[in-house]
Amino acid sequence: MALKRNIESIVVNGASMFLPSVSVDCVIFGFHDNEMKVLLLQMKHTDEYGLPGGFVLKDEALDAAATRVLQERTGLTDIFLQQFATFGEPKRSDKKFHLKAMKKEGITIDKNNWLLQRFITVGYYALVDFSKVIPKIDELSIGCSWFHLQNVPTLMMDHNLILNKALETMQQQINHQPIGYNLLPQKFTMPELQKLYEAILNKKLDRRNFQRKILVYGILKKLKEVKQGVAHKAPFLYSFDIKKYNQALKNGYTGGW
Amino acid sequence: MALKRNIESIVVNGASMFLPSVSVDCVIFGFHDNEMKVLLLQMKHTDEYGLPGGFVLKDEALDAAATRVLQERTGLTDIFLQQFATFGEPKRSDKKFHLKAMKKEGITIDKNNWLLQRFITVGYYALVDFSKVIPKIDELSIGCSWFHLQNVPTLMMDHNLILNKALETMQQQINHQPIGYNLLPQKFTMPELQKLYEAILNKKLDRRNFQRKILVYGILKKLKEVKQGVAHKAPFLYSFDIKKYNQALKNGYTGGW
DNA sequence: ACAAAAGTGTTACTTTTACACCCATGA
DNA sequence: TCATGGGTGTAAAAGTAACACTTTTGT
Repeated sequence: MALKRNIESIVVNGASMFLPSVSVDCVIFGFHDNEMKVLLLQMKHTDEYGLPGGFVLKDEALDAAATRVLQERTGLTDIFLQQFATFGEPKRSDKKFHLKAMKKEGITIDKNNWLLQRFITVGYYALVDFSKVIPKIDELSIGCSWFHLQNVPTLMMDHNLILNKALETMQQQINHQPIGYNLLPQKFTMPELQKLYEAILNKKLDRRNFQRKILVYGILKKLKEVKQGVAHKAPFLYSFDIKKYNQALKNGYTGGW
Repeated sequence: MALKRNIESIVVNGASMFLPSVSVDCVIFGFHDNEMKVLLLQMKHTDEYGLPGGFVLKDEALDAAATRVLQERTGLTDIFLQQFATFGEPKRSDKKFHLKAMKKEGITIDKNNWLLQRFITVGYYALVDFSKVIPKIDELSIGCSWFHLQNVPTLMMDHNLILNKALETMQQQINHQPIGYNLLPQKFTMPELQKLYEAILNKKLDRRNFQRKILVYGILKKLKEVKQGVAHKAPFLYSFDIKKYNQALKNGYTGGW
């Protein structure tokens, strides 16, 4: 039972490997079928759903830990990752979950084991290219798959809260920063980009006004090609002007005082 | 030496009192003399300056820990506090500081003492009524006083980074949320409020446009009094319509998509 | 009487919203 | 040929920016 040994090793050696009390959780967003999706794990033993998360190595930056979690669950490196909040209610920790899980694994765990201590968690959200993701379960889960945002089940612990906060943050940031480079294929159409915005904001936008506004930002390059093999009139393809895109990412769009 | 014993007790008992690896730091803003000020500590032994901070009790929420730190340094309860970011570079921890300080205190500290471990810190910013604050030093500092924002010295560890991030966050939020209730006396004049905005944003605003815009938010009540004992024409006094103010705090002003 | 700060309104400009017709394509 | 979705412009409305004169008060 390699898996069991793996878990056992974490339970036993975790205290010496990881920064105590701290975890990271990742809200991984993807875009597919004109819908925003989020990547969730289904837990072994309890069957609850939850966000992909992990612990922080003793000498690892928080951002690096989140990047690692992301890499492990999606196979992707080099994605857009943003810290958005830290959750630290004492009651948010769920000792019962680990106790139950370990019992079912047949692993004895001491009451004072590091895993059963209180944890605070640093929330990150990630924007990834749905089509490039190969979801992978971790040791404690039996499923890792995409859920439509409107269709997210009840999650373990405070993960619904974390997910909602991530979504709110992204909805805010969309007003100050470009978005989409990490969510869309390299070439995309204006209607696709609009659908992305609509999915994130969960509301309809006017086609003409959307196009005008987004073009003014100056982050798009209109290509000379049109999308092939579509029904109806073929829409033009665009790509991001990555230089200006990154500039806008850094400086924001402004507005306000 | 009551003080030494106090510190010693923290060094010795901290591991059982506090959540390991986690601290909070508070960027405490006040407004005085038409300037934004920030409350800084000067450290004993090293003379470095730093942000007021503290550790999180084993069963204490992060927010509660920040509130406690604030209360201890300013005497104030019930202030505006906002979490803005969490800092977790491994190299941000400064073992030397504690080692040096404890040595000078004449306290022996073990290399594995909890204080010398790596810490991540959760940043909060607070907006307080300058005139109501009675700065109090803590066990490890010899000074606690206000600094003009344009005049902040080099701070210990990554505290300059934390301070700048707090300021940036506040400058962003001022566009979406009302501000001032916690920074101004109950009754204030329009020019005073404008000076506050100018101090936060670090730029001049047009008097007439400022007044119009802020009035449209509907969070101000114009009083029938004018400010007494001032040179020149007496300005009207205003106060916040606290109900609408809090509503705006919750819902934000919108703008954007 | 004058210097210094506060009160107040209008106009031009920019941004946002609402809205409709023609075009290309696959079925 | 028609149903569907994509391309495009304009006019009204709202919001923002620029700007100057009058009032009050203390000295």
